[in-house]
Amino acid sequence: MTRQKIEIKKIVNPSARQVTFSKRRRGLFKKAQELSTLCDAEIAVIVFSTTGKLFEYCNSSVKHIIERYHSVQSQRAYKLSHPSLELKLESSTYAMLSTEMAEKTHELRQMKGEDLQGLDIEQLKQLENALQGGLSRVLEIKGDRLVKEIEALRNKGAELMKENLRLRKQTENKQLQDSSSIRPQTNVCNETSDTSLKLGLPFPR
Amino acid sequence: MTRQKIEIKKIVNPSARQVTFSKRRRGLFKKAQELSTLCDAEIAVIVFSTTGKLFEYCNSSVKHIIERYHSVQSQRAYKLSHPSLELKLESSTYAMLSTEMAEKTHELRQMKGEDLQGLDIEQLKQLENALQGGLSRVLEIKGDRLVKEIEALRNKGAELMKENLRLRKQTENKQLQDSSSIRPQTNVCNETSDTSLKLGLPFPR
DNA sequence: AACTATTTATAAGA
DNA sequence: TTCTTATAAATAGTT
Repeated sequence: MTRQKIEIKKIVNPSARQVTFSKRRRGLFKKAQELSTLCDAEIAVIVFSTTGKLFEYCNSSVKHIIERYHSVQSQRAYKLSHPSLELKLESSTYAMLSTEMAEKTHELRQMKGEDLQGLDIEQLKQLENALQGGLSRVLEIKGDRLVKEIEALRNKGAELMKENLRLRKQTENKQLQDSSSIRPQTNVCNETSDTSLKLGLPFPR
Repeated sequence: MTRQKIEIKKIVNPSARQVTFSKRRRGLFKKAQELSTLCDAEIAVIVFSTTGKLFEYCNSSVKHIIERYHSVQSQRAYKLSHPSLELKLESSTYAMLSTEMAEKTHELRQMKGEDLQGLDIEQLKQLENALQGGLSRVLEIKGDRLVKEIEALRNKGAELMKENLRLRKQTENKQLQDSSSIRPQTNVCNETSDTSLKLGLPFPR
């Protein structure tokens, strides 16, 4: 692409081909690096030379990208509603996932108080700390939620009280207009809390 | 690289980043294509955008190249004296495992008090119950362990006491046999608790 | 998506 | 392989 424009077809001269291969491979990897940096993309470039030699560029890990690729492809396959497609995966990936799954499952079981017999006191302490931590966070969030709930109910109650009052006045007026008998209206509403308590729906959603 | 030179670092403006991503991705794939043609190389380029979308270039088949890549890598591993198992797995299994992993990870995070904002009160209650249950089991087991620990220490102490007593008697006997001067042996051992406290190693293993 | 001023990549030569 | 350099190609900013 300089000194002279070249046609894009296989270079016959092997040494010239080798030289071009080195130069352009570097260029390609550089472009890949720039793209990944500029656009925050995850990129893998895998190159096999004519001689079978492997060259690779990756901004993260080729293995990771291949896994991600497989994951996307398997999901695509799944979406094409072909659960019986025979896409293959390397066993190491499966083994790794299985191991992680087993670990997570075990950790979960232990956090739920199962499979504890093998632990020593130090490990039990750590588990206790994790649980205490989790529990206090949960209680905190739950407290927030309850407070909000109560507030909402109070507001609703207050509104209903207001509405109630308005309606009562309306009724009184009407009765006065209609004149005839005058009965004093008592025991219509006692307290705010009373109204709130009748609202039902303690925890929406 | 024109109009104005740019620095190779993440483009902050998202739309500008998207435009550059498209342009340069094309450029990268073109370069890859040229290299593969000119030098008769086998090339795969796998790109994940920030948004997780997959783009790929390959002069043959990505699958084939990945297999070739794995084969080379496993040969490398083999050279490091690791017999390479080439067991394969159906993709659906992998997808399933991935999903399960994600779920378990999330559940664990929530048990540790993270990612709680999306939960409603009922869910928080359930989480709290799980944590309380786990915690009480942990405390129970921990209690057992501590009791056993104490028992073990007591036993050890008692044994040492016995041994101590035996040795003292032996010494007394020897001294009596050696006759000569008779000094009363006092303050050799006061109490059981004393011995226990000197045992060290509060929690073995 | 198209244009274009520049920068970057690189073919050929050393 | 590396350096040089003339030129082709890619592309940042603009429209």
